Amino acid sequence: MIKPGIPKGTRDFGPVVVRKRNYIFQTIRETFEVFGFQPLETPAMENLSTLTGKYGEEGDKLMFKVLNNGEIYNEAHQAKDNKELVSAITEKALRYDLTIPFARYVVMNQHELALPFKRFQMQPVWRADRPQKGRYREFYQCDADVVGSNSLLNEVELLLIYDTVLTKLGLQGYELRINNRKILFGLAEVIGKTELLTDITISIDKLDKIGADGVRKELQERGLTGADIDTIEKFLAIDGSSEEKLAQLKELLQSSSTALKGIEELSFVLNSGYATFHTTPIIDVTLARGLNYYTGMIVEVKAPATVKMGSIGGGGRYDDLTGLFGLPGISGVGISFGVDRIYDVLEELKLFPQTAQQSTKVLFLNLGEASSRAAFSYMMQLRQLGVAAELFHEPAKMDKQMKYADKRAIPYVIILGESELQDNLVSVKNLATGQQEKISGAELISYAF
RNA sequence: GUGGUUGUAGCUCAGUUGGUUAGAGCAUCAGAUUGUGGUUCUGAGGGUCGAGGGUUCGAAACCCUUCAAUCACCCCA
Repeated sequence: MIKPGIPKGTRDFGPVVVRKRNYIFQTIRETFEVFGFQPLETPAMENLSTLTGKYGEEGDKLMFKVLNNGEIYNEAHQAKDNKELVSAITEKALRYDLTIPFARYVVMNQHELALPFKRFQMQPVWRADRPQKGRYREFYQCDADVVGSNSLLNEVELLLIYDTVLTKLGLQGYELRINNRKILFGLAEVIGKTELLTDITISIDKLDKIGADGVRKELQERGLTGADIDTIEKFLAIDGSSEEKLAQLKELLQSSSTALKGIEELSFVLNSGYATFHTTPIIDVTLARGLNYYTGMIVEVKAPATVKMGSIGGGGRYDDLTGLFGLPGISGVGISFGVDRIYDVLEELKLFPQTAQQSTKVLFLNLGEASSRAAFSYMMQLRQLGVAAELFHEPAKMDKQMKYADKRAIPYVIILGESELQDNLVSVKNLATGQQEKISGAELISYAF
């Protein structure tokens, strides 16, 4: 006998959990749809060449590769090192995110697509990471992206999507943090070390985790001089209202035209006058985000501080994503929801509504042949009206059947016993209130369950 | 990839410097209750103490190995 189990970092979702997850998916999908985005699905596997090199060195390591079928033994033995081995025996990999497959799709279908193309996609992605709290090896992303438009109005709309969805889900106290890669690039430019852009951003991104001293130490290790670090610390010290932050940025980075462009973009997104938010986006100059392809606005959604979950979503603008696949000059901007983390947050804050947890509304008790025949007929009528109903599978003691309804959280039980059958009535019991009433068959059909 | 913590009933966990037959709560099943659940009472079933090896008269406990879970770092949703 083999011991049943599932791979590390993957999960089964039972009925109750699936319902709650669907509630999140539905909320996100509805919002994407009303904002004018169109659905897209891509395969679980992509060609390895499509994915490698797009997520940095770390990303390549965390990619799940799919072993080729057939005779690979000889090929494997010709490989001289690990890298050759991988390319000899694998040519496919599981999807690592939804953005790169989307870019691939856009390039492949560029002639059929009406630009700007707005698509949403809700599918699982896989990462060979070591699992921990809020981190899984298989998890869902819900992405909305616009390609083929440089308008900053897209940024505004995408922020509004975050605002709309999270408000609908009843979440409060989250933060919508935005920044602009051009500003970070400008900082590196002012220091005169654009080649260290990634090192700088990775370090300052950790400010709230390791503190100012920690950042200073790490910057030193990454090859920044004392003068460089002074400039960076001035940058990190930027504080105040959005207007004040923008003014300070302008002052500090005035010698970089790229930075000024980024500041202007950030300013537009915040002050366009097009939108009002439930939760106002805030400028976070330390926000860097991992994926290297971002070039403009970047955004990250931080879960309410009380739940210690970190990021529940993120996104940004990437000017030349499709260029990697031979279609240069097309700009994209997108956002992503991390459904699995949002689930954990809603669960912890007890924000799932009752309606997200209900399945069958009505259970007909099975009290013998005559009872079950009458019940079955009523049940089918209710089902035709869209009321989820079921009949207990076999005659059993009432006690047992009531317990079943209780455990399944079925709100109504219908009793068709001898006396009901005799009077041509049915007894409807509301399990939440304990109240019970006898009504006619016609009344049952129009009953407000 | 690096480091820490934890593995005892379906679940959450007790278990004395190593000492007789390994316990509790919850859950399950049966009964109290032959037309009424969620409360209560009574009873029952359920364990290779993660696995393998070692120390010992004796191991759930101590040592080694291994597997798994979990948390943190790196990185990320």
